[in-house]
Amino acid sequence: MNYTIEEQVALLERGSVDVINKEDLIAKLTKSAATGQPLRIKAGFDPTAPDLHLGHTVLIQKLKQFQDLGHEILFLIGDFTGMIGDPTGKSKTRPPLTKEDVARNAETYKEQIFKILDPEKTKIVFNSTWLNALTSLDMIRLASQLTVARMLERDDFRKRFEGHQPISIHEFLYPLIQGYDSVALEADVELGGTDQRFNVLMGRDLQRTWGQEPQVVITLPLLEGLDGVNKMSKSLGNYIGITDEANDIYGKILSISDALMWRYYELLSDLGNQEIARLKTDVEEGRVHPKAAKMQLAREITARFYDQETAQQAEAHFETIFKKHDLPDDIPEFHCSWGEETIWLPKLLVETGLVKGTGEARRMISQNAVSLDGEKRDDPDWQVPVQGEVLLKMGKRKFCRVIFSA
RNA sequence: GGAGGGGUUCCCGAGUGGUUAAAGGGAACAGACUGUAAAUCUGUCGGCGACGCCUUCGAAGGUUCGAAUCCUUCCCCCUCCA
Repeated sequence: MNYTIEEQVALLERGSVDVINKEDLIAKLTKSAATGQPLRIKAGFDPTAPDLHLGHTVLIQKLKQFQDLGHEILFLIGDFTGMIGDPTGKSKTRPPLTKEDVARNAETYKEQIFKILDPEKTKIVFNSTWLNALTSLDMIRLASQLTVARMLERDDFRKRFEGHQPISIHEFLYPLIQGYDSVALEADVELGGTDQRFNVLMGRDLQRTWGQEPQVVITLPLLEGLDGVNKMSKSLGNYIGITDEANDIYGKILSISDALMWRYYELLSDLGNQEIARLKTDVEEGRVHPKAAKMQLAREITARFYDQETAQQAEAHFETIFKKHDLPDDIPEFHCSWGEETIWLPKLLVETGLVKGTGEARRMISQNAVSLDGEKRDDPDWQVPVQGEVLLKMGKRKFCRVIFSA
């Protein structure tokens, strides 16, 4: 890892929306290199149940870049702030979490983030540690650091205020407390999503007040989901969960658009800037097929959450089904003992669980989506002879081997 | 405490007595095309062995030959004023 300061900055800047500010970052990196003292990199996370998807890992990847450059990662779990409820966006009041909830969620976090970060070099901290110690007086003094007018600079507050939407007082405390976390941790750098810009900037102000050198703020964009338009989110169903099966992770990445692939490279890949630039040029100039580039990405991401070998297997699996138009290895089997000579095809589809009801089955059949032993069947009234076994295929990727028994 | 707005099929959102299983869009699924791409085009999109039957429009009752549409009560959400 022998990057020049310039190269380090370029890497850390990659994919980010803001770096506030770059001069400070250069200064801090230079100083760190000179003294051998690692920088303290802070990133805060909700203590709510973490079911992380690739979108969340954008931030974690950036932490990893810092980590690989030798800096210290402070993975902050906002167990105290979680009780206030982040007003950012339109999140509603959350039910308070118990200690047990937080502890359990923290464990889940660890399991997931340590697939990316090195546990030896990552410090997990809870903000209740220092925030519980604050008295009411401390809290009010903290609140005095900021004016309402300043608070209303924040976009979502301003819009709500101007739009005559309610804003609760406690919502004003959230940015302050998040900023205070930076003071308590003496953070050199804080990472956050773009939606956190105001909050993370607050850290700089408060650190100045406490006589500390203000942290550098790096904001990262929300990763686009598989559709390439909306942000990746579970509720939109356009996500890749980091606990998804290897075959799914691989397959989903290969299904994204070519344009989106570069975005994913930028935000998710461990490759250096130059390597990505070279790959992109190769694709643009026809030396590398875009699909090959996408496969490389899919392998990298899959291997991150599993291992190299599993990623290879996922790729082989993928190729088997889709490229060679061959059958996958793991076709589910369905043992069927039907008391008659034949079975109505839609009925069979329902029995195997390939469809929810005969209505859907009829639809699939009439849409030419169903084949038996490789032969298309478009007659919804077809009676399947009950004997031996038959390979059922519906759509492109749903298979079932039906084994009839007396 | 007072005033107002709203709850429709997965989501958004039309529909204010009958031709409404309910417009339109999105999502999803299937087919064509391909690199399982993306984009595009086409079709489907409550359930049912199905040219008919059954269940849906916050909940429960009622009016009517007939209700998502009218009446009554209840539940829930939102905004404004205080």
